[in-house]
Amino acid sequence: MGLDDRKLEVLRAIVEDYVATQEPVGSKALVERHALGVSSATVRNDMAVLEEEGYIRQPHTSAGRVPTDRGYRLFVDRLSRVKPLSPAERRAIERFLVGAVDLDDVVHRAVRLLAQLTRQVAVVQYPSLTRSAVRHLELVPVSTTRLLLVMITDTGRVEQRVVEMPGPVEPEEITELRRTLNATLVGVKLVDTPPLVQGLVERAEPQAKATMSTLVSVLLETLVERHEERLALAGTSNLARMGPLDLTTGALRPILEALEEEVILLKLFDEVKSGAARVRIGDENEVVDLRATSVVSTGYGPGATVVGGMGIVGPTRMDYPGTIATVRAVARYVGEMLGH
Amino acid sequence: MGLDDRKLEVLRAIVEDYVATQEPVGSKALVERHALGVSSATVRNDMAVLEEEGYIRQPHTSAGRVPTDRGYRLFVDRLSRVKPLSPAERRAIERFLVGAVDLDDVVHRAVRLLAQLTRQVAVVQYPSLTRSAVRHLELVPVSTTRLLLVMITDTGRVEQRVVEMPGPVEPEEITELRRTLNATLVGVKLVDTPPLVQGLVERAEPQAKATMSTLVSVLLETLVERHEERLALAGTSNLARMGPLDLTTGALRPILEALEEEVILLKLFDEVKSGAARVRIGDENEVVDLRATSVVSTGYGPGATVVGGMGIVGPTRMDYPGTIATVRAVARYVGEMLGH
DNA sequence: GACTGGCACTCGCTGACGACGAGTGCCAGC
DNA sequence: GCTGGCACTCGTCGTCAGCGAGTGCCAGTC
Repeated sequence: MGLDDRKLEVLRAIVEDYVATQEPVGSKALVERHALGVSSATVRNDMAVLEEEGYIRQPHTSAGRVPTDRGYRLFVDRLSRVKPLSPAERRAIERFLVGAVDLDDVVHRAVRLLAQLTRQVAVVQYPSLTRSAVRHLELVPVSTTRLLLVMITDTGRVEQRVVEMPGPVEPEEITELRRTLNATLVGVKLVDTPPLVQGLVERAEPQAKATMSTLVSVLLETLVERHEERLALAGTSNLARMGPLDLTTGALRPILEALEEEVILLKLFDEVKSGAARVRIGDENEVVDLRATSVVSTGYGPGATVVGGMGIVGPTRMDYPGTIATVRAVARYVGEMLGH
Repeated sequence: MGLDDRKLEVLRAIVEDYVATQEPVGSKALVERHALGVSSATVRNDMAVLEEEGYIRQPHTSAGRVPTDRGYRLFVDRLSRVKPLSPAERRAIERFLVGAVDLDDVVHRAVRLLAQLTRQVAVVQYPSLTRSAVRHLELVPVSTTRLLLVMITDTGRVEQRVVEMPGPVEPEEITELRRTLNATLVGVKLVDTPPLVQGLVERAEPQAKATMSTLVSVLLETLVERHEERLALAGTSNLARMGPLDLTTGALRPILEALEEEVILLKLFDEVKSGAARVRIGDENEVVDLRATSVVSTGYGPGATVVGGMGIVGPTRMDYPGTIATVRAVARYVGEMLGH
């Protein structure tokens, strides 16, 4: 595939114009708006090649060209430079995130900020349980046979579960349980807890074995099995801007549906193990319902560790350089905030 | 306004047909589908009157009639009988709600259930803080000068805040603070706490006054000022069904936007003080962006007390009897669950 | 007086048709 | 290898006529 520099330049011009105008772009308009130094006829020849290679296509015979998913991919990989954020944007991010009172607030602010800046649908995953450590465990009696188990992690997240005990539990017993649990688990990463927790039952006093074992099974559930993560979502209304084109086709439904399925959204962050931004364009998405969209995602966390993912979902026709820069910047700031 | 029985019957038929078909209904179709016992000409005369009174209108001259907001209001108030839920629906509700592990889960399940059954957008308010009582307060040291304050309410809700202390705090001091706080506040309704909390500072030992006062100010914030309530939302994708009519006009945007504003949604539950369902049709909504929709809302809670609201937002063209019945039923079941 | 059948009229919808124009592909020439 | 030119395609837009659902009104009937 002989794509010389000019052809690439033509592709870039097409992507940029199409993103800006949302209309198929023709050869004449291209040479007018960009200093390509050649005539429209030449551009047409280049376009024919680009189309043959699958980077652009015509919605109808004899109408302008539109980038394909493959075209966007090439654009993102080789043709776009990272667009640095304007100072105003940086300030906006800082001002918006500073003043968050707790973890919930940070996540909420981050997701709204992201939606606002990119004008797309934003998704932020709460700091993952499995990647953080236990800060404190608390047991609160609710009734004689019921305890409320509260776990606080070092990312500030709080999980609670009601535990139905096999029999009445004495206050001193609770104190003792609390002491043991905290002594064993505080400071331990959640991923590393299961073996320790198992050991608790074995080492328990005979008469406390039943109690401890009940507690432990719930604890395990909370710690590990229930890594059903939480998500925050914002900017859904931006979908309505996705272009009346797609809107009339009713293609909006499946996207909205996908956005409601937490399980689906979590998949977007499955592989974000680093702070590098990942871009999935159209067909590249594993989630079928999101094949009409592009997803820009990245991991975030204090320092170099990643405790969660965040990103945006938008039309394939999006301003990739700007969006990527924004997602990265917000992720970096949120990461800093988590490091207190 | 002389609306005799038959005219009311005609109105009901129009509402029912329009809701079912989503198309303006004409006089001929009406007499065919409903046993009105009169000719289409008579129905036309009745329609003319109904239109004059503002209950129905014609989208265009010489097209069928469509109910107005006023027409729906009359229908809801006087013409619709409550539609009892089918046993299948009852079972679905029970099965779906049973098995919820904690408060978060109950709310989540409830909102999804509601969205699914009504096929509209569902909103559930988390049990209000102000209307519940303190079950337990916990202080966890985070660093030498920072404490994590965790409050657990009797509805199972957990609130936490990091408190920046004026100086280092000793472990014994924390134990003492914890004891005092719990002794004073456990079992007290949140609304009644402020005076008690104030008293805490006054009665504190002189050397602990600074510490206590810092704690108290945060406590007050958490208890009262911050009654920014939380919400759960589901079924947004159902909006896409609101009819391609409204969809093409782009009227979807403002609705999606309104649904993203928690402040706006909370207004929907401002006045739900009882378990009775409230219906706001079109223009009756105070929220301007929701004037194109109808809102069915109700309060819920254990027994007769109301700790929160839930409801749905949908097109004015909705199945009111069915929707009202569903909302009420779900609210009742959730209320029961909260009573453990 | 209330209802009905009949009829003329309105008006949105659909499809056909032609003019227009943006955009293309191709070719001969520089 | 690039360019100007030209024929061609095809989607869009406006016009226009035909269709049909639905109405309002009126004279007639019970």
